[in-house]
Amino acid sequence: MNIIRILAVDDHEMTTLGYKFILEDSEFDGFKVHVDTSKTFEEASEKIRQSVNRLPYHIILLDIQLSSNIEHKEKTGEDLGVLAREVSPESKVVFMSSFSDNYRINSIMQSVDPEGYMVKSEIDEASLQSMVKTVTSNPPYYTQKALAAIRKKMANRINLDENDKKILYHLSIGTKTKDMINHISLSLPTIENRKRHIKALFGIEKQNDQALISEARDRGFI
Amino acid sequence: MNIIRILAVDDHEMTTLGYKFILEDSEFDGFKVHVDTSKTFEEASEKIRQSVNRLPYHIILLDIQLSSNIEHKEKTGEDLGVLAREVSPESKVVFMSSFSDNYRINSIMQSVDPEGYMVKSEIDEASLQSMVKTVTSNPPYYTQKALAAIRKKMANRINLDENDKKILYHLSIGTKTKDMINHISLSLPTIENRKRHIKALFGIEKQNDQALISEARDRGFI
DNA sequence: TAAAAACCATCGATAAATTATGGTTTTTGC
DNA sequence: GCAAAAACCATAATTTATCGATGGTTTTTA
Repeated sequence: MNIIRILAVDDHEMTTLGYKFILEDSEFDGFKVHVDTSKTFEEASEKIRQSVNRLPYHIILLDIQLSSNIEHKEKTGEDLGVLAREVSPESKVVFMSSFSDNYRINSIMQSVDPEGYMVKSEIDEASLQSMVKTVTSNPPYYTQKALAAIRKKMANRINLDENDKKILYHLSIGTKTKDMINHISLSLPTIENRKRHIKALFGIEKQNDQALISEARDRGFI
Repeated sequence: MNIIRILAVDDHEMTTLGYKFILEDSEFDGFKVHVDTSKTFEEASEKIRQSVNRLPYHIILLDIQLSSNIEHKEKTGEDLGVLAREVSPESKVVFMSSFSDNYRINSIMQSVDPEGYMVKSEIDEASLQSMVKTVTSNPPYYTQKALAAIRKKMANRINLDENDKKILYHLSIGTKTKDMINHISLSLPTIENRKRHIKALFGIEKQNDQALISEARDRGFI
C-alpha cells in the first residue's frame, strides 16, 4: 500500500489536526495518507527542506496567514509556496485559505501556480478527499469560490500593466494618491493620469475613487 | 416539480440526443429536465429568439463546430454564444467542445464567459448531471482539461497586446511572416521586431519560430 | 544550389508616456 | 462652517518607446 505524504501548515493547530484526522481515516483506492503538521513558517520550511533529502512530500497544504514567530520579518503562506516550489519542485502545492478575494487568488496563481486552491468555508470531508485524489492524479483542484474568482479574471479583456495594478491595489488598501509616489516609481501627475485612464477603460469617467475601487473589485483586479 | 429547460446545439444529432436521453432520464433534487435540440446555427438562434418571449432556456449547450447551412457565412458556436448572451442574458451558456487548446478556451472565456466548459472526451453521465446542478446553482463548471488550460493562462504573468497575440496565432496556423502584413496592420519589420521581443520575453532569444510556437503553446497563448 | 523566407541592425519619423507647473474642485478634520 | 489637505484637471516640454524604411546576412526550402 503506497503512502501519500502530506504536510499541512496552519497557525491554528486545530485546523491542521482536522485535516490530519479526516485524511488519515479516509479510504482511498490504492494508497493511504500520512499527514505532518506545522504551525509556523520556519518550522514548515525546515520540514520541507529536510524532506527533500529523504522522501519529498507529495502534497503541501498551506494557509496564507501565518503569524510568524520572528516579528520583524512577516512571512506568509504565499512566500512558503514560492519556497516550496524551489526546494521541492515535485511536491504539489495546495492553498487552504480564508481569502476568496480576487487580488489574493490572482497573485498566488501567478507567483506559485498551485495545484489546488480551497476556500476554507468550502472545505469538508468530501472535498478534502477529492482534493487529494485530483491533485495527485489530475490537477488542478479549485473549490467553487476560487473558481468564481478565476473565471472573473479570465473573462477580463482589459489588460493593465504592473503600475496600473499597483495603483489599484494601493487604492484598495487606502493609500492616498499623493503617497503612492513612495511605493510606485511614477510621478504624481502620471498616477493621476493613469487613474483617469483606467476609469475611462472601465467606463466610469468623471467618477471618484470609490467608484474606481468598486469597479476594479467587480472586474477581479483587487 | 420545476422544469429546467435546456437547448442542446450540435451538428451531430447523435450527440444532442445523447444529452437529451441522459438528462431527461436523470433524477434531480426538486426538478426535472427538458431538452430541446438544434443542428444548425440558424435553427438554434431562432429557437433562442423565440424562447425569450415565453420561457427563456435555463441552459444552452453549444458545440463550437457548426457546419452552417449557408456556406458563405460560417457561424460557429462561439458566435452563437455571443448571440445568446445578447438576446437571452438569463440563460446559462455551456460549451461542449472537442477543443481543449488554450487559444480557443481563452477566446471563449473572453467573448462569452460561459457558465461552463466541458471537453467532450471528459463528458459522461455523471459529469453531465453535475454540470446541470452546478451551473444552475453555483457556476461555473469546467472539466479537468478546460481547467488545466485556464490554470495555464492564469499562471502567466506576461501580457501581450492584441497584435502580439495575432502574430502568435498566425505563426501557429503556419502563416508566413511576410504574409502577416495582410492580416495584421503592421509593417514587416515591426512584425519581425515584435517576434524578437516576444522571444526575449519568453527567454528564447536567438531561436527560431518553431521554438517560439512551442513556447507560446506551453505558456497558453495558442 | 538558387530563390525565398527569415533574421538582423541602424536610423529617422512618429506617437505615446511622463513629468513639471499652476491651477480648480472636492473632501476632510477640527 | 472653514481652513487645510487631498484630489482632480489642463497645458506644455521632455523623454521614451514604437514604428517603418532601408539594406543587408543567414537560414530554409524547393
